[in-house]
Amino acid sequence: MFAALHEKHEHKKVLPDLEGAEHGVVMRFAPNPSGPLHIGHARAAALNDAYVKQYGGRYILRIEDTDPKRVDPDAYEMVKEDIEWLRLGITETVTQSDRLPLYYDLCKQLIERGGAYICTCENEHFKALKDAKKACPCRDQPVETALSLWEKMLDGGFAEGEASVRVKTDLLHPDPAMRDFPIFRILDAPPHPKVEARIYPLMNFSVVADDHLLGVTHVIRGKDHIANTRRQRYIYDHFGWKVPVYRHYGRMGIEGVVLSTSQMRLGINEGKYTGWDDIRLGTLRALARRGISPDAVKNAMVAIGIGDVDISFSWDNLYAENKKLVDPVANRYFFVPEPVTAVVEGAPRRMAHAMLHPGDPSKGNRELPFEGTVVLPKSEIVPDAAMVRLKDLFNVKIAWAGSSPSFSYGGDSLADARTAKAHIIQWLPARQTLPCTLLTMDGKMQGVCEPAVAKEQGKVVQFERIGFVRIDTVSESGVLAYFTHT
RNA sequence: GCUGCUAUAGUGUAGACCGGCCAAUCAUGCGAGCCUCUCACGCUCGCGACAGGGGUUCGAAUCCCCUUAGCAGCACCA
Repeated sequence: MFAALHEKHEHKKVLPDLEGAEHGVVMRFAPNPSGPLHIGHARAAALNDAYVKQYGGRYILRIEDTDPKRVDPDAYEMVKEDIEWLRLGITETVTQSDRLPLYYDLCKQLIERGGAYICTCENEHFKALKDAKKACPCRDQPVETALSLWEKMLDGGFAEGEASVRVKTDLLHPDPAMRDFPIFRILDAPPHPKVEARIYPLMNFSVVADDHLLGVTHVIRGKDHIANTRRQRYIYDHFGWKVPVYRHYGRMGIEGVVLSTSQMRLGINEGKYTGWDDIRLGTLRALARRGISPDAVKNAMVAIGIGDVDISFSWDNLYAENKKLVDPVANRYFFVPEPVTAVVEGAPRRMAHAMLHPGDPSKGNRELPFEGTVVLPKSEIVPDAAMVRLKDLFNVKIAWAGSSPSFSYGGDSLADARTAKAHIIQWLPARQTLPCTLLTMDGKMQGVCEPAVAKEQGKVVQFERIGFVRIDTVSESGVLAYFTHT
């Protein structure tokens, strides 16, 4: 048994080593507060988290809210909740909108070093020059001029779009994206929900500033940032700062759920979705509602790893991870879909003892009294079924008079049921049922479940022969449950 | 178009840097069976891949080239 445990440990997926991480790491998860976190975010969050746990160090949550157009005031709280749900090992949190003065100061320093200039060219004009590998007139401005223009910018001397700060890079760089990219812009509207400002750093600048200021040593992010990494290197070089180690993982295609924040928001506003946790959405709160455990999400993401190849996310693999966690602890209950009432003739009244968990007898039993009338799943009452076995109770013979079945006691012998190839089915005493609606990804199932299910609100249980479900709400009208997986 | 990255079974992943121990790992999936008063769990067996083509080499999944395919970026978004 010890060997078995050891074996299992050996097979535990380990992430590839990170260069220069031997003495600990400082990593960060840097979401944009535009909505709740979804599975895509979970990959970055989990990968960084796993590395910080592996090597030890600090894990910074950095809220990147430097674009007021992409800030949803409610998202700050949602992101925080989602991260708590994921149980990330966050050691500190910073919000970029709190740090504007820091960026302004660093920008001034960059200008003083001759690494940046204030560009007042019209956008189209600059683009044309850039594409032709030519410098714009502003590029040659003396440092003093640049500094005073920067002051003017900060003092409101320019209207939106009239000026921006650009980094001096290499105008001959074969990739036009590298050539003198902008690092600050002016924005009058919309107002930022957290701070009064109109000069905003662009991501490439604030990221470098913060990564340096916070001592970030390793960055794991999607490969959509590869070009940004190259751009950011110019800023590091201007300052003479040490560059972190980067890893870029590939694109992850996720099917079956909606991930686009704007699409989700639109759908919610139109009433198409019930909210951010609508199970058709790919948000973490939707997964939570469906009964997916945060550890399953993290494990699945670590198993996917940091490969730079594009992959397609597998729900099967996530469900498998979740099942490993949930199966050992989920209580078992009967749920009878499309219940059919059956009076069983000639059967003795008795109490059925069904285990709450077959793998853990210490959890005890559910007591289900048989009083003559039961409900059975409609799908099991078919003409070619001459006998069924009510699980933990007894056998029932089915006789057909035309299209109407009648039920009679078929003995207690399990062996008889086996010989007759009778299905062992779930059932409920007719007088002890709780209406239950089971919501699945593609519809709903109506049925009845054991009244004791009401005590499991918020938990994942297994409806025998159906699958794992999360008991969402319990009200006077019954139970609402979400299907997790088989 | 330009710049760059990548290509292992249905899916994910190991092996690739330092060619031979790889007739290719593990997980998941699927199939068969065992176990079982759940169609779950567990166990056993099986299925299934080095994108294609050249080259280097005694020897290539691993190195080089080409082709094909996919992806990312080329924003005053992150």
